[in-house]
Amino acid sequence: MSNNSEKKTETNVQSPQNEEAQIPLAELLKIRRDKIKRLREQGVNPYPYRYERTHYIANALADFDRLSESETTISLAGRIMAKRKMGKSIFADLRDSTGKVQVYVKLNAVGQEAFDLFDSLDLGDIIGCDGTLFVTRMGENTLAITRFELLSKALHPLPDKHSGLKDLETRYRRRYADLIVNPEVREVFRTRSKIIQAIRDFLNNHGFLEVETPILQPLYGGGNAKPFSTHHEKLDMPMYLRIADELYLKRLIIGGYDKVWEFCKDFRNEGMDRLHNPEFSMIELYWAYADYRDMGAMFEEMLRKVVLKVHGTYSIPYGDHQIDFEPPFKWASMIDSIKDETGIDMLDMSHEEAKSAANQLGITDKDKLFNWGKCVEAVWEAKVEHTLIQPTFVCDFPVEISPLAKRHRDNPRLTERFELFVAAQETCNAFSELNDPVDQLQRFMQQGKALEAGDEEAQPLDDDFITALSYGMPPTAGLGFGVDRLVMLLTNQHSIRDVLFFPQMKDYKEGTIPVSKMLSHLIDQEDE
RNA sequence: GGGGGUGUAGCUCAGUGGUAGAGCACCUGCCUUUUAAGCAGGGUGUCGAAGGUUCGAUCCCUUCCACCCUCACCA
Repeated sequence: MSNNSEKKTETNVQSPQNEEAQIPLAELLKIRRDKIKRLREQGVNPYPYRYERTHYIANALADFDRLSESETTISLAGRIMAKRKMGKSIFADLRDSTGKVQVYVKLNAVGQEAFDLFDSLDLGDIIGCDGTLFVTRMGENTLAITRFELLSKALHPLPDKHSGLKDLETRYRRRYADLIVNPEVREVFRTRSKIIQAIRDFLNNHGFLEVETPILQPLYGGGNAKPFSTHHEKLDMPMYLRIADELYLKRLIIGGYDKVWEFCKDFRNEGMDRLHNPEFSMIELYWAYADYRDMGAMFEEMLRKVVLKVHGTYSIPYGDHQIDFEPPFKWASMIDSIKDETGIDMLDMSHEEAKSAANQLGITDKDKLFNWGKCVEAVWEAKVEHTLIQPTFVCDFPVEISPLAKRHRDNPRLTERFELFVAAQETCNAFSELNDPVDQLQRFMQQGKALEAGDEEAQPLDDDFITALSYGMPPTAGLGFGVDRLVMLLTNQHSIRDVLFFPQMKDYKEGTIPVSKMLSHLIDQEDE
């Protein structure tokens, strides 16, 4: 066994030159590497330091008539995305962060040396160019170059200029390449930024203080999830990456701030799929002296403003649906909406009655039916959830499934809690927060038992948090929502990976030779 | 974790039990307002990895890896 593998290694080691010489990418890299060497010999620095540009492309085009009539010399900088040579003149497409423009180089306008340099440029190279704007015979607004400069030589070829980069794995692993060639991807992330900015503006304008709390924590909590564990060397203690912000933000409410919020990067050591990345973003906010109804009204207003700011309309597409964010959103209690869908009123049922009601609807999984609240949830999920396409506040969840929410003031079986559903997906989770330290301690103890029993997602007892609560926390409404999921909804993206620049990927890829290895081999050859 | 699918050139994709194909990109020519520029020539490949079947495997079989979809749990 070990003999075999050693033999294989030997043969691999013996023929690396031959093997790599046969790799076409290495060949392409070598061609460009040779170009760089030639440039340096001519005294051209392929990686200079700065370029003084006068216009972004979009601005230059917006002011085209004036700039072209006055023959103003302007300076643009960007990446070459296409090149068309026509004998002694060359056209190229130059792109910067704002747009694209055609540039034009003519032999007798720039001289032989500069013309040859431009001729040798590759797609992907970054240049700066000075010139004047004019319209070609074919009617295209174009920059006639009077002078240009190579600003950065690209070694790696760009993906296909027409079909772009489609392979999902490559797009996620090499997001920069995806962004270079796929404009719609650039747009999704611009929208993401806009959404977050709109939320930040809204909260700051409503008197919420943006705060920061620890990501690296001695104890995790505020949700049910398995954490990432690490270790602090000097303190010699275990540490965790946070799974939620809740407990720290509540400490700030106790400390006397009335309205706080945080943009939180959270980490959960769980499975990954279309809706889950191990690292994700949440926004949590806490509002003292308010209850969950106040919070619902504010969240509705926030969403309304964000949608309008980002899309300019309340009606946006998502998958097969057209979602209308025109307020007011519908409120439907869990119990009532079950009644509406099935005719069954579960409010005053015993556990046994609820279970048989669920059974009659075809729900038999015992784990989902082990108390009244779970039965209500199971029936609701089976019969109601998928119908909630338009924005709907689902409220008043059973107490058994809402361990962090205050009991409902009108019915102790329920809690003051809501989730907003859009396109049958949960968009936020909010409650009138539990502020009775004894009640909180008891719920921690229950979680502790679950933890001991092997539930890796149960919350450990946080003594310090109980201490904090015992100083007295005002009545408070709290709300949290997944930023990535909201961005998915507002940009019509199917997967969380399409709204994260760098989604988590397994880092092993068999059979691929890294560019760095090809390059070091190239350098070795040059040294010989 | 269960089920289904994909993996061939830098990119997008065809294809076959018997020496591997196209378009774009790239290289060499020609062309001074082109524009998915055009014309002529050039293929640069561990057909995801490792085994197996076979005279012969990129193709068939097994295992593995990565990615996608889907179901169950979580935001």
